[in-house]
Amino acid sequence: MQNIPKPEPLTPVVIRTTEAHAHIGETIRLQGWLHNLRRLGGVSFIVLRDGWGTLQAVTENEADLAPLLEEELSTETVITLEGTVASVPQAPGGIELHQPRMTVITPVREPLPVVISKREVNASLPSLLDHAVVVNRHPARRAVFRLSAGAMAAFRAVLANRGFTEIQSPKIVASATESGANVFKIDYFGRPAYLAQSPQFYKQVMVGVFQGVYEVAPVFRAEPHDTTRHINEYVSLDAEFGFIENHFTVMALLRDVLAHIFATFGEQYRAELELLNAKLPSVPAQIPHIHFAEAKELVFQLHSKELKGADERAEPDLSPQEERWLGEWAQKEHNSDFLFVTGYPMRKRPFYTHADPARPAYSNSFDLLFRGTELVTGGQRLHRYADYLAALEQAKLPIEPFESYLEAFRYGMPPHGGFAIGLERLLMQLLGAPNLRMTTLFPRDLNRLTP
RNA sequence: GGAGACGUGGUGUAGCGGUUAGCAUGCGGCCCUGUCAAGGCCGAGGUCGCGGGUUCAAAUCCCGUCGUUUCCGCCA
Repeated sequence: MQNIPKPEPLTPVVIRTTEAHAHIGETIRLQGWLHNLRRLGGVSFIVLRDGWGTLQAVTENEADLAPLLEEELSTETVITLEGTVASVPQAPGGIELHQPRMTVITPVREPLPVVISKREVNASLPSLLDHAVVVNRHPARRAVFRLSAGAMAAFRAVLANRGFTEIQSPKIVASATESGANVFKIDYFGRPAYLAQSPQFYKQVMVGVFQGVYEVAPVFRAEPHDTTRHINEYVSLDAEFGFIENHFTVMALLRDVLAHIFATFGEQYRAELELLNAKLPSVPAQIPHIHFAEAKELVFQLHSKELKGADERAEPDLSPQEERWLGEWAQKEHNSDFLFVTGYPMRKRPFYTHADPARPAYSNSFDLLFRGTELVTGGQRLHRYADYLAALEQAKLPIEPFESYLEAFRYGMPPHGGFAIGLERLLMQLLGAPNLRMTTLFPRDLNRLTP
């Protein structure tokens, strides 16, 4: 048998910047982007950023920078760095790379449109969004979207753990009529179709299959609204489940879901929260709740002088200002970042909403305010076939477009309900962002279709 | 859909009738052995969104237009 030559020592193993601390004294390889280069004359600092963090390499030998200097390469050049991990007190994070050997993978020769090597991104919202494909590389920007990923993962985990099943319902749908929200019309092989404004009908139907379901997916709203907290495509964290007593059963589940999401942030996303200077809310074991009618009265008592019209109390909805006031009140009165507003008037809710048996003008539904902004809508739905027929008639809606939806109720559905959390709103309120677009990866709004 | 505000080098801004259009950051050069939003000196980079008007003179005042943004409405 032939002698197999002993293999050359393997090149240093590629590790992440965030794992380098476990390799002190070893020679490692990093792959990433040139985040920053600081030349102080006799000593130079190379900051490499990879998908997880940054790590500093240091050299007193100008020749180590040759791959960059010879071609006048700029930041964001993609590089490999090999070197020895050293524990050095004055280095950021206490570790740095010594005797760095650099190779260039993809050279960059142009200055960036928006500087991302500083601690803060100094850009207006439009340029931030125009150049999102590179600005999202900034550690603070990507921390937002790492938290976003964390929220989705935690949402899935807590519901899966309770026996819920994940579904993906179609986003191309035939019927346009669910609530008042406008829908985007599309051409489906010559037939009209629409982008789904919510998974509402499908998640209800799937309660008949799995009892408890959840979905993480985009929803589309063709509303021409122009505010800091609305966009036309957003991620909805939906849940729906059967055999509930009423909307309070749903609210209890929602409370646990949110508690788990924020607990996960606290356990696994400390670095991101710190970078973004975010303060986690504590989720009370019992989130305070107030009935819509009482909330209206309360706002009137507290702020009647500031109300614009005399008929504010009669409005069947809460204005953004009223929601902010209620948020302040919840903070002051209950020391809570959250407040449930229950029992919205039936006429403001979609046809599948279950009425309050004791007060039929009001619904078994709720909104959850988080720091004064609506974060979640939910409630109990109708579950009897006859009730649906009556509700559609009341709403002056035709039966035909809803036939397959109604089929589920014809053949037995339990009392059920659910909720939908706006993912970007969750992040916006958690981080105190002034605009929802700051917590949306690539926002779609009235005048933004790219990137 | 309604109301308001803002468009000045790549980016963020000051200037608001006569300025060589200022500052910061980025970029280029030089100096600097522990930076970490590095620092110091020098330099390049702007027909002040566009069109019209007022004026001896417009980045600055007026009108229009395009773009952006904030609040409200609708919606979540």
